[in-house]
Amino acid sequence: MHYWLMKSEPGDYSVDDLESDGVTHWDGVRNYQARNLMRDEMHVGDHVLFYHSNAKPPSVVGIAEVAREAYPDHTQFDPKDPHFDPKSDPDEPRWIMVDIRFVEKLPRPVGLPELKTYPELSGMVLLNRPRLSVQPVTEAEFEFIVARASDPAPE
DNA sequence: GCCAACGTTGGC
DNA sequence: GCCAACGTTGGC
Repeated sequence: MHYWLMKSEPGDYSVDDLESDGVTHWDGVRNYQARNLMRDEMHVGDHVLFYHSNAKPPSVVGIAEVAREAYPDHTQFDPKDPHFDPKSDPDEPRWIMVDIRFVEKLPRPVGLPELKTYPELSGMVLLNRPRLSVQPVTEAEFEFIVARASDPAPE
């Protein structure tokens, strides 16, 4: 069992969108490191923290789970799609995606400024490695954040 | 809207 | 294979 954090801009695709869709394919990842993590490490049933980037404040807002393991991301072959990749060979697709299933919204969003205040999270990839849209979290980090979401919001 | 971090591209 | 130019992410 692995744990993950996946970023999405809420204007693009929010946790509410995921809730109404139930399951969605996580297309558009065009970063090799993120791709390799999804392709090699992500398994059905893995738990995912759903994170709103470019929000005020950026926040962990929900929980999802991996519903399907890596398969080709069809948007790479669509010239009209913003994620079109003319160099990707259909016989050997360069980019893959996974399916994510909605589990729950957190009782309250846990914002980035708050996350930074917890020594327990000082090693989080989120706080140390900018610009990685799919990233691993430890089980302890996952459980800690979910527990904080049941606490009252700090001042 | 700005810009720092950093990944990718392509000329050489 | 180096590295400058360029593009993107994402916090602020």
